[in-house]
Amino acid sequence: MSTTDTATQLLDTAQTLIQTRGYNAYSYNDLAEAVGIKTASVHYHFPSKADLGVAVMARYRAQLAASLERIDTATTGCEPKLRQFIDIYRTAESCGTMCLCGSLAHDLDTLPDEVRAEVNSYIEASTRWICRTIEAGIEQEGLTTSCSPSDMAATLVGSLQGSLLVSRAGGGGHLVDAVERVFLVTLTG
Amino acid sequence: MSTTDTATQLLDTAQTLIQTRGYNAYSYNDLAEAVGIKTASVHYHFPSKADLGVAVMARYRAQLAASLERIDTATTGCEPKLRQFIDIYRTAESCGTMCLCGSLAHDLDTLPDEVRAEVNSYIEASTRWICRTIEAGIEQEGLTTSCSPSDMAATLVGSLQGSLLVSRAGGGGHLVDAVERVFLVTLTG
DNA sequence: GGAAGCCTACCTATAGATAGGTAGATTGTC
DNA sequence: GACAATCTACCTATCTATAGGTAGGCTTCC
Repeated sequence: MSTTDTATQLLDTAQTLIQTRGYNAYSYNDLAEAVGIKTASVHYHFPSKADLGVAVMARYRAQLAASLERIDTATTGCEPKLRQFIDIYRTAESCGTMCLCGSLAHDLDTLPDEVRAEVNSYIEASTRWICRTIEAGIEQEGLTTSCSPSDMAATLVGSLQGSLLVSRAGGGGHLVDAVERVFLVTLTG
Repeated sequence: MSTTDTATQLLDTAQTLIQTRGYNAYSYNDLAEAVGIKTASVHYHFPSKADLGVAVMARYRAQLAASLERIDTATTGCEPKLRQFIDIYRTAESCGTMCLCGSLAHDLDTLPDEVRAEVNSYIEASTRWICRTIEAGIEQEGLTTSCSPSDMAATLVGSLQGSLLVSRAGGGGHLVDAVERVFLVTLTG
């Protein structure tokens, strides 16, 4: 009894399929079957696969921006903020999926240009926010780090993406927790 | 002037293509063109794509086993050993590729069973070795860790895989270095 | 009646895979 | 040493399934 409109259902399904199978292993046919329409009708909503890819990533990126803004307004302090950030990844881990962006990053060389640009923007937005947060921690809380804030940021994003990747392949169940512990130890105040 | 036999050339090409494009985005046609034969001849050497996948992974896994044994015989001490291990990933980073296993882990749900089994074995072999190495460090060198050795192991593998993923997508250039620094800080003796 | 949403019917390109065949080197046997 | 049998490494031609995509027609609802 799906009250959500078809376009949204398609976005949701596409996102799930990309996260679980990757961009090159899902088809308009998969989408059509999942939503209960024909492939031609999928093309009505999203003329090309690239259009759909951009739409999914744009929505995902907007969600990230909203989450980061929420953290910034509701939480103070570097470590608490980073904990909130890391928490975003726990959802994916518990579903056994990749982060949408991590999955697309893997397929980067095969993506349409517009989709690739979205992926780059997402990663940049993530790392820039972390970087700013750590820099603020250094200035305002006297934190010290084992390498530059921008390297720390990229490392955190990478570690989280990687832990999602590895926990799917039998690496264990609570790797995001472990990443959190390992990473925050290196931020000492 | 390729003196290497065709089967090896196919393995090499397949590995590169999987690392750069992913399992579902390379075809027998790509291989055939790269090596200079027809797709039917690729099937002669590797009857199915699954056979080829298994062969590539098996070779890769054997290389890992050899590397780990070399480290164990040539190096003593937990930290030096882990540094050597991490060094394996620098090669991939400098080529801008994923680790073969990391790339296949992403495509896990879409892989033939035999290939998936190889991927799982590789990850298990990696994490088990790291785990053993850290446990030895705790017993023999009195190291302390911020979480269990097995979690530390999975986290290190995840972080390295993730750093390869993210550095390809504009995250920066020396993330493996950063992972090394961040990770080894948490091993204190 | 006109737009939104979906349909049938089709197209082209490519995927992985198979059948059947060939040139040339290797081997076994008298 | 000659000759048949076999093997290796390719080939051409073809198959079936699926990919993404298009044109145009049928409802439904304001």
